[in-house]
Order: sequence, then C-alpha cells, then structure tokens
Amino acid sequence: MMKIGELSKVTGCSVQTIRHYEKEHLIASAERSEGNFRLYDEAAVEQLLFIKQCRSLDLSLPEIRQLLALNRSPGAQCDDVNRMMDKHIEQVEARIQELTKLNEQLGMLRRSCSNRRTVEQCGILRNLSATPASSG
Amino acid sequence: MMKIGELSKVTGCSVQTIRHYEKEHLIASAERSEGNFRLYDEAAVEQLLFIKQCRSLDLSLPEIRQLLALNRSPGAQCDDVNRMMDKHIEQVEARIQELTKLNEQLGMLRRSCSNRRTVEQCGILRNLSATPASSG
DNA sequence: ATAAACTCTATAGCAACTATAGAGTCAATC
DNA sequence: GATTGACTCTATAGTTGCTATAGAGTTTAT
Repeated sequence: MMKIGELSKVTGCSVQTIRHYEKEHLIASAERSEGNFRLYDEAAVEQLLFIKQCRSLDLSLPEIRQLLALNRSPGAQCDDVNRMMDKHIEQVEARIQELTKLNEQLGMLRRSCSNRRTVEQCGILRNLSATPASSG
Repeated sequence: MMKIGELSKVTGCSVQTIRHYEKEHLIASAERSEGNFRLYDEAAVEQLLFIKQCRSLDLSLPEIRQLLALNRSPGAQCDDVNRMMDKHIEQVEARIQELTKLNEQLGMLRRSCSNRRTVEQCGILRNLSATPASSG
C-alpha cells in the first residue's frame, strides 16, 4: 500500500489531480490509514496510468469514466468503445480544419501589414475594424 | 442612443456578453438612463464589431484589450500589432501540429480494433492499458 | 391598472485542472 | 519527549470566455 505522494511519483499525476479524479469518480475512494491518509494498491497505479493515457488523447473525463466502466465488463461488446473513438476522431479532425482555416485567415491578415507603419496605417487594425463584406 | 438589447441585435453579441465585456474592461462603462439602463452610441457598435472580429480569430480578451488600446494611439508604431499577430499565428500552427499528431495516434489506436469483439479482446482498450514502450 | 418585455446586479456553472490556507499526521533527529 | 520538516488532509478559490438563472426594478403597450 502506498500513500498519495508515492502514487503521484509512480504515475506522474499530481497529488491534487489524483484527489480531483477521486472526487470526480474516475477512481474509487481510497482506503485510509489510522491517520486518515489515503492508501493505494497496484490496481490504482494501473487505473491512473490508463486515465493518463486517455487524457493524452484528449479524451474527456466523462469519456474516460465510460471507458473505465466498459473495462469492468470484459464479456461485453466493445462497440461503444469504437463508437466513442470514431466520434472523438471526428471532433479532432473538425478542430484541425477550423484551425487550418483560421490560420489562413490570420496569414492573410498578417500580410496586410508590415513593420514601420503607424497604427493609423496598420492594415491589420484596418481590416479588423472593417465591417465584413456581405458574404452570401 | 440605444439600449443594450438593441446593441445586441445590431452587433450579434448577447446582452450578457456585452455586460461581460464591460466588466472585463473591453468596452467603457455605458452612460445610464434615468431608469439605470445602459445607453450606447455608434462608437460602441464599432467597438463591439471589432471585438467580435478579433474573437472570431481566437484572439484572447487580453490581446483584444491591447489592440483596442493601440487603436487609440493612431500615430504610434504598429509593431506590437504585428508581433502579437505573429505570436498568435505560431500558437495556432503549433496547435494544428499537436492535433494532427493526436489524430494520427487516434487513427492507429482505432485500427487496432474492429466491431464484433468483446471488451476483453478490444485492441483499443488493450493499448490504452498497456504501459507505453520506452520511447528514447 | 395590468401584463409582458426589457433591464439590472449578483451569483453560479462549465471543463480540467492548479494553487493556497490552515490544520493534522508522521518520521527523523536531538 | 520535544522539535522540526515533510507529508497529508479538506475546503476554497482561481483560470478562460462565456452562459444561465434568480429576484427585483423599469418601460411600454393595452
């Protein structure tokens, strides 16, 4: 059994984040020592590493909670896992497209100005101040 | 002079957002009617449209606050504008790269599973549970 | 006068953490 | 045993840019 600081070291999750995950019901409430310190076993390590892996994939806490629940039903179909992953991939791809488009807009805006101008002559600020053209 | 609801209609900013911007000092505190209703002129419309344009470019409120301040010094050099824009572009590009990499990882993970499997056999969950290989 | 629409301020919530305060516990050292 | 520093605890607040709601006041039209 290890205390929270040790678990933090082993998993790379901060003490506060571990407590947060407990509060958010991603991990079970820990057993306590006589002094009321949380005590963790090897299963907690594995669970936290799982959570950390999911977070690195930008999965949300509710999504991770769901995956953890599915993981507790080994005989169940994993359709839900696939479905979640598909949806998540879609969302990431959509965000990439948004940002790519934004990047183009920013590039155009940036090219409307160069250094050694005054604010009055600044192409960026002028474009930001212009009412957008009626795009049909 | 118009009331906040009218300003909201004209600019497409919600009433609550307008009040929020006032509280965050993006726009000046409005004059008030006898009944304590906020009163706005045409300059407020322009300012809100400017803010809205900046938000559509994902500029943060502090960044927009800065641009608004620069806009009030027409004779000043617009170097800061360019610098901010450059930095913002970098950040967007970095985020695109992150997400692109994430998308690849998600794709690989997704291909490790297909439908009609149990949780126990699920390639996604297995990979999520595996300790990452020591990548040097 | 009434009722509906509008406006106001204050507060809380969202997501996933992160920090801090004040108090308690533990372990090592003297 | 006393002391001290490290660790742990709970509670609360903050971050960002909104968004919603409650309860109360104002305005407008009938």
